Order: sequence, then structure tokens, then C-alpha cells
Amino acid sequence: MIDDDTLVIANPGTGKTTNIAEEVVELIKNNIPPDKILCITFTNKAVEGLEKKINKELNDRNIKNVTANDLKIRTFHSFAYEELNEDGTINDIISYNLVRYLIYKKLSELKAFNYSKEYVINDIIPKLENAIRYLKSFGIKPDDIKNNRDEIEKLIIKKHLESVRNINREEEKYLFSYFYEAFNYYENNKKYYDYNDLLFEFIKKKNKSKYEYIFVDELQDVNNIEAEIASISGNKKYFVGDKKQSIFGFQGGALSVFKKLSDNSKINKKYLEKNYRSTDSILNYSKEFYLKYSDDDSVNELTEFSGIKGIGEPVEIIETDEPESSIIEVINELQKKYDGNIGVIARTNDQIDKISKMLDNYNIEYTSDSNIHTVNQAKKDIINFFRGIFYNNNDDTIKAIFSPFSGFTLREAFEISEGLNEGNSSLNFYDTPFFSLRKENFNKETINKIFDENILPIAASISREYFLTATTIKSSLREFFDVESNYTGKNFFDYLELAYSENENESNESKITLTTVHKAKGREFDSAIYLPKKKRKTDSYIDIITSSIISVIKNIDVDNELMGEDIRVNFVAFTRARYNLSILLKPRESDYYYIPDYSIIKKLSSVENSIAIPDKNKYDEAYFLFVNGKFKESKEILNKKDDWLRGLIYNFFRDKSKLSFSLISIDNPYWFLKNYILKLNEKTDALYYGSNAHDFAEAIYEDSLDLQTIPEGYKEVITNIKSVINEIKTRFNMEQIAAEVGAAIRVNQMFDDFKNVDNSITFFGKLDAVFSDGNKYLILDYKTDKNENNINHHRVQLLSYKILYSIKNNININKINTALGYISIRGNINTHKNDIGVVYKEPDKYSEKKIKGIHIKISGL
DNA sequence: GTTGTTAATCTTTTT
DNA sequence: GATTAACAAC
Repeated sequence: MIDDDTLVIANPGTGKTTNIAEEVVELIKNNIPPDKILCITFTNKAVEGLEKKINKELNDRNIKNVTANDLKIRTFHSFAYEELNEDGTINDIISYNLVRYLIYKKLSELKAFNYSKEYVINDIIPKLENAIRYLKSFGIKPDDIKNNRDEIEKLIIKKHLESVRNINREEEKYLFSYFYEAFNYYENNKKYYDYNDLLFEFIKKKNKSKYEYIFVDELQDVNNIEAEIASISGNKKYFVGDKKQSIFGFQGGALSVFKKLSDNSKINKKYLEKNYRSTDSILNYSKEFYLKYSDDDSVNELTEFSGIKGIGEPVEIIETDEPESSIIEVINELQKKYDGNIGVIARTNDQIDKISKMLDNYNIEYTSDSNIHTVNQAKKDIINFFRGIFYNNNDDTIKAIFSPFSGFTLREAFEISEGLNEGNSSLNFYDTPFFSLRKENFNKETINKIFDENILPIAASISREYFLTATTIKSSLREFFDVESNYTGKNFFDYLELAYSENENESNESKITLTTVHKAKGREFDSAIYLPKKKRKTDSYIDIITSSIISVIKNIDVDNELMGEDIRVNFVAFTRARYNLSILLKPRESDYYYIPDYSIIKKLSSVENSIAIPDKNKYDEAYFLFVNGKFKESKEILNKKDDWLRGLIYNFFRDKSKLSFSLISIDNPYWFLKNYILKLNEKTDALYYGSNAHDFAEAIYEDSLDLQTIPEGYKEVITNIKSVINEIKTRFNMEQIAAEVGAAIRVNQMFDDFKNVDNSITFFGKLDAVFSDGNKYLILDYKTDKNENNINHHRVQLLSYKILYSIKNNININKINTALGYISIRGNINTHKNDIGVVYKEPDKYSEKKIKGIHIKISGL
């Protein structure tokens, strides 16, 4: 029985849960009342697991009057929540959808970013949300940042100079202040507690229950606040953990708590070394790998890291150029030899996504721990559908009728969209159910009704995940309407765009499981196939802000604490395997993973290797286009590679003999199909901004610019255009002789090697401005890029214009120079600047190589 | 050391 | 489209 505080240092597969269960039952056997015992883990799944183990142990030891139900077995959060709920301190917890929404709302109000809205929503906001969550896990509040502002800023700039290249110092400073604003706004405007508040509120609470015994599992993931909760909630403490398995550092679960306890000599240490899970080959491999790369020199528990299953087969390092697509072959080989279950363990959800498509394609049954793809698809469909109902314009209508909820078949949808694109107003589909929804008013009730009557029934017919996503989105909207009592359409769609909902997984296990390392924790498989992925450096411009804040306020070096995490991630992945471990990687990575004596390197031959991943985008498109309620029929169409769609593509190219630079620079077929053939292209703000600016430039030349009619936000661009023009005039002593000149030449004239290109194909270009002094010429192309990063790409375009102008006007090409006129350099982060830049670099050999490459593609078409 | 260029790649997630 | 590693060039 436990007498002292104990720390159990346990290797993977050594029966941590069983150990806790045994100790708990031992207490009960010694007549400790069950309600004096508290067990804490991290996930609900782990709670369930521990309950099962304890019940089994009670049963084995013939204890009849107690079940796991009589004990307090909780997650940190559910424990805190129950205690706070009891005295009414708390009743609702904020969802992270709302967190993201509030951050986004503030930042868009501040116009903090010059990025596209899509990028802000998908990449920036989630990172900022993580950053806030991370800071809060250290107990940091906006005021702490405010009070240490100067010192933090100094540190940020220091770190910025060391590692950040994509934004400048000024932008970094602005970002820091935007970040503070967003954090502060979030804290002041959320109506509920978030998960971090929950833990801090618990600490503040006066009459806490105190248990005689407390058990804490996965100690290596416990952060400071959780450690404090454990310490005030129990007298005798029993901690179990393994620092080699600490892979949740990004949540604040740094190793410091574990280290502090293991250094504390007053705490009794126990070691669980004997592994019941894996063969010795796998164990030795994992051990040697860890010792080789980790700079952790106090891993005594690894000295006796042996198992009971015998030596087994060596770990297979399988080299292949396409790990995700080679998975089929590896699975086939494994299944020929062994009967057990297989865990495919990846590093990212994206890898899982690819693999699942691969398995789908080969009709191999599996369960997946990630359904991000379906979730995103469903979300997109729902947004498109609502936009089409509430925004009465062609672009939104077209996207909506292609969504599965509109009830139109693909063919119908295409015909309607063609009609709309041609501006045909006498169309006969306006009395269909979809269009009748437009009569409804935009409000909470209508939205719920549309969910119930139009979206959910069809979602249910598509798939379980799809349906679950739709219901999750519907219920998460409740919170939105609650907080935004004066909601608008824009608010509503912003919220939807930011919504994220991963669903609970199906519990039925098939023989093959797809999972990420993080989700695989605590699980085991007879055979594991691991697909590692190198971690990218994390000192991005957002990370240096969080690490500087923590460093100044808490004096903790986070970078240091997170060091070696990727070694631990690998270690966790390896130790999931019972009998076979295969590591599937690109040849250049195999040196890193090869451990002599315990592993062998295998190469997949290129022939067997050549199975292609079903084109992700093609699949997306098929899904997007064909799933509209008539699922079966749609699927058949897809399999047959529908003739009319083919015909459409054929006709597009047959008619398209006039090519423009932007048209031929496309190298993504899906994008091409969507935007150019089906004309479902998104018109982004940046596109409008750029084309308006070009119109103004033309008007300036023609002296027809009406300053009265210039929309908000274009004043600076116009000044900038004039400055660019002036710079060129003075520098070269030239006058502008043309603006927006459109011209076409036959592609076969462009280069000598193009003589054999079909002579009906022409290249069409529109030159923004041409200057001349009567002898020499200068072609200027205006750019509204936010920075000058894309010079080389633009130089390719300028070369094509140069050739075009030379041929068209019969001017020696050596007399023509080119320039890029950047008329709106604003950077990625809004610093309220809008600068100009003129680049006089002529196209070079690289430009020529590129442009020829593009044209070779065309002749292929 | 800084800046430029080009190709490769695009975290992890619980409550 | 954005970012970064890795190498090249000043």
C-alpha cells in the first residue's frame, strides 16, 4: 500500500494503467473508502480505459461491493468543471470556434493583415488561437503583456533578426500589438469560461474537495496549473509517467513538472521497465534511437528495457519515393505473412488523408482517426449553399447549385450555371425548391429550418461523418447567435468559415487503423507502419511572439523545453508495434532512421512503386460535383468518366486557340477545370484590387480619371502609379506612348524551336504601359503584389510581352527594355504603409527556360 | 554576414 | 499562395 508520495517512471508497454488499477484496488482491499480516491487522466478515452481496468482488477480479486463507479475517475477538466458547477460558478464552456471568431473579428476590424481572407482564416487565425491558448496555460493575461510591453518587444525584435525573413521588423512590431489587441478583446468579450479559465478558477475556489489519495496518469503531459490542481486535491500522491513520451508540449505540457518531481528526493521512485507489448528488436531499436539522438542523459529506465516476446524480426526501413502511395504494397506484404491488426501511423492528418484515398481506391477496409477531409468538404458545401440562398449574385448562386443540398444533378447545375453566366434572364428553373428558399428572410429561425429540412437529410445520405459534421456545425451556431445578438450575414459567414469540428470516431475496429502519432498514444498494434515526417522549424513570426512573452513574464525558455520533441514523437510511434515495425520513408531520410543490428533497409523497386495516389483534386472535384443527393447515379457517372464532361473539356480546348499568360501558367488541372472550364472561379479581393488599379492606371494615361468616383482605399495606389510613371519618365527621358495595349501573335513565331507548334494557336497579351524616347522602348507592367517576392515569376511574363511587342511592331528586341512597377507594396502585416518599387531587371535565361516550359505544355494540350 | 534564388513543402490536439 | 530549407552569390 502507498505510504509516500510516489513517482512511477514507466517505459511504454509496461502496463501503466494496470499498475494504477492494482494500486487503487490494493487501497480498497485495505478498507480505504472508494470516495477518498481520485484518479486523473487527460482524455475521456483514458478515463474509460482506467475504469475498465479497475473493474477487471476488482473482479479478479473478488471484491464485490465496489465498482469503478464508486471512485472519482476524471480528466483534469471534467474534475474542475464538476467542482465549479456544484456551487454554480460555471455552467458553460466556450468552444474554440467562438474563440477563433472573436480573434478574427477584432483583427479584421483592425485590418491587421494584407493576406487573403482565406489564408487568414485557415492559417493565421488558428495559429493565433493556439498562441493565446498556450499563453493562458501559463496563466498569462493581456495585462501582463501590456505591463511588460517594451521588454517583450525588445526580445521579439532580437529573435526576429535571428530567424524571420518573411516579414520585416516594422511588421513584426505591428503584429505584436495586433496580437495583444486580439487577446485583450477575446478576454473581454467572451461570455463563457474557456478550458484554461476552468483550471484557474478551480485554483481560486475556496472549498475544494480534498481526497486522501490522488493518482495522476501521463505526468509528462501535465503543465504547471494541472500540477497545482493535483497537489491541492490529494494528500498522498501517486504519479505515473514517461518523459520519453512527452509529445504534447504545444499545449503547455512541458517536461518541467516531470523533471521537478523526479529530481525531488522526498518522492519515492518506482520503475516499470519490463515491456509486455513488443519484441526485443522493436524495443532495442526504439531504445538505441532514443539514446542516439536525445541529449537526455538520465534515462536509467532504459537500461533494462526488455520484453517477453523474444527477439522477433528486425525493424524494416522501407525506402520509397512515394511513402503514402507505397502503403498498399506494404500492407499486402504484411497481410501475406501475418494475421494480426495493422496500425498505419502518420505524423500529420494530411498524410492520413492521402492514405485513406489510396485505400479507398483499392477497396481496402479501414478505420481512420482523422476525417478532416470530409469535415472540410461538408463545411464548404454548407457555406456555399447558404451563400447561394442569401446572396443573390451569379457567383454565389452557381456554387450553391453545385452543392449537394440544392437537389440539382451535375448536368442540371451546369446548364443553370451556363445560363447564368450568359446572363440569360428568361430561365425556367426559378420555381425549383432551391430558388424558392430565397424568399426566406435571413435569421436564426430560417437557418435552423434550412438545416433541418434541406441540409441534414441529404447529409445523412452521404456519409456518417458528413452528417455528424453538419449537425456539429448546426449546434455550434447556437453559441454564435448567443454572443452576436445583432448578427449580420457577414458575421454569420465569418463564423462558419472559422468553424472547425472534428467528429468522434467510430468505435468499430477494422483490421487496419489509420492514425496520427498523437492520437495513437496509449494504443498498440500487431504490426505498425510508420510514416515519419520531418518537423519544420517552428520559429515563425508568431512563435517568437509567444516565446518572448513567456520568457519575459515567466522567465521560461519554451524553445528549450520543446527541444527533442520530434525524437519523442518517433519513440512513441515505434513503441506502438507488437511484432512488426515498418518505417516507410523517402530514401534521403533512411540514414537518420537506420540503427545497425536492429533494423534493415529495404528498397521498393520503382515498378512496384509506381502506383499513383488518386489525384486528390480530381477526387475533390468529383465529390464536389457529383454528390448531389443522387449518390449512386453520380458514382456511376464518375466511374464512366462521363462523356459530356469530357466533351466539354475537349470543346474548351478546341475553341481556345487564343492563350494568355495567366492561362498558360496554370499547372494544376483541377484548378483549370474548375476555373476556366466550369467557370467556378473565386473572385478574390486582391483580384478586384489589382484590376481596379490597372483601370486607374489606364485612366491616368488617358487623362480621364475622375477623382470624385474613386472608391475608398485607392487614393494611395493612384499617387503611387503617378510616382512610378514619373520615375520612369525622368530616368529614361521617355514619354508614355500607350496603355493597356492588347495584341496577339502566333505562338510558333515566338522562339525558333516553336516552329512546329500548331499555327492556329495565338498568344495574347495586354501591356499595361509602354514608354519611348523615339528610339528605345520600355514595357512596364503594374503589380499590386504586397511585396517584391515574385519578381522572377513576373520576369517570365515580361519576356513574353517583350517578344510580343517586338514582333507585333517590328522593333528589334534589343531596343526594348522592361520594368515592373510595384504600385502597392504593403507587406503582409498592415503597417499603414503603401509604397512603390520599380524593378528594372531584364528577363534572363531562367525566364526563357520557364516560358519555353510553359509552351511545351500547351503543345501537349 | 546579408541578400537572392529555386525547389520543396505546407504540425501535433484534449477538455 | 505562403513559407522555408538549402544553396548561391555578393
